[in-house]
Amino acid sequence: MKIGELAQRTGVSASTIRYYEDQGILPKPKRQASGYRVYDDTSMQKLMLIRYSLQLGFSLQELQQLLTDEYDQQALMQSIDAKMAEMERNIAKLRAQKAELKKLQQTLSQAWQAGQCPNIDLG
Amino acid sequence: MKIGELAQRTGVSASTIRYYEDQGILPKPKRQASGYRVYDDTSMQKLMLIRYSLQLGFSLQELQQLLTDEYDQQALMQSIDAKMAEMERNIAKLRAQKAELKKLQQTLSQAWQAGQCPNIDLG
DNA sequence: GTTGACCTTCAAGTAAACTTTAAGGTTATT
DNA sequence: AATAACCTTAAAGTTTACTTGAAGGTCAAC
Repeated sequence: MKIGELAQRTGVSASTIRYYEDQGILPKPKRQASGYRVYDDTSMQKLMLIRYSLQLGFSLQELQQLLTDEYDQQALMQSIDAKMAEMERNIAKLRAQKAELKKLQQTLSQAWQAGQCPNIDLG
Repeated sequence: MKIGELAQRTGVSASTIRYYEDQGILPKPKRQASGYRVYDDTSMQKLMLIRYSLQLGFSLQELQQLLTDEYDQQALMQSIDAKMAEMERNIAKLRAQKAELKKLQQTLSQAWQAGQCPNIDLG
């Protein structure tokens, strides 16, 4: 199939597919005599694995490393562990921010009820 | 005080302070005859409020809107609610991703123990 | 009176993951 | 043979929050 069909079947735009190829994340496909890229089902599976991994929270750079370094079971498990730990940190940060916001909201609310206009004016 | 001192006292670099000014987030300060920016304690408080808000998860763009629109209690409360809801969505997403990763890890682990080499090869 | 530290503006660079544009070649259909 | 739909490359634009660089002005000290 040509790039347009692969794009349509995967929901990944043709320019994004070319971009992945440029970045060395999707292997270079064969070409027709005309120069058109030709993909098969394996290409499609690889592309879908890339998208799945992105969805799981890996960056293209991380994928590139996982793909270029020869990695073994252990290395892969460690990468996944590291990613999960990173997510946990992000979750903790978001929770803390949200708690701070809640506090701020309550502080403001009380101040307003007390008729004060707390100093949050930047103008 | 001049920009360097403000920078040092707040831990915000001089170029970042100028950037906030360019973006219309920090008001334009007075100038010396020489053209040097002159700040006072109020400027410093405003700068620190900006950094606090960024830390709470607001973007510069959001701050700009909160600063330029005349906002009232209700509008501010709604902005905070919206931000908290956004954070909640992000937390949920991270949790889901993490759970997916855990599942993947277990699947891989089992496959390996069964002597299979699951197809996660992109090369 | 010059050295060094500090200030000015404007423009461009950075990271991430793409998208858009420009200019042009190919293929299928009419 | 012309038109549309599709493909090619290379380069530049997008977003966010800055940082860096270039070229030059100012100020305090020696």
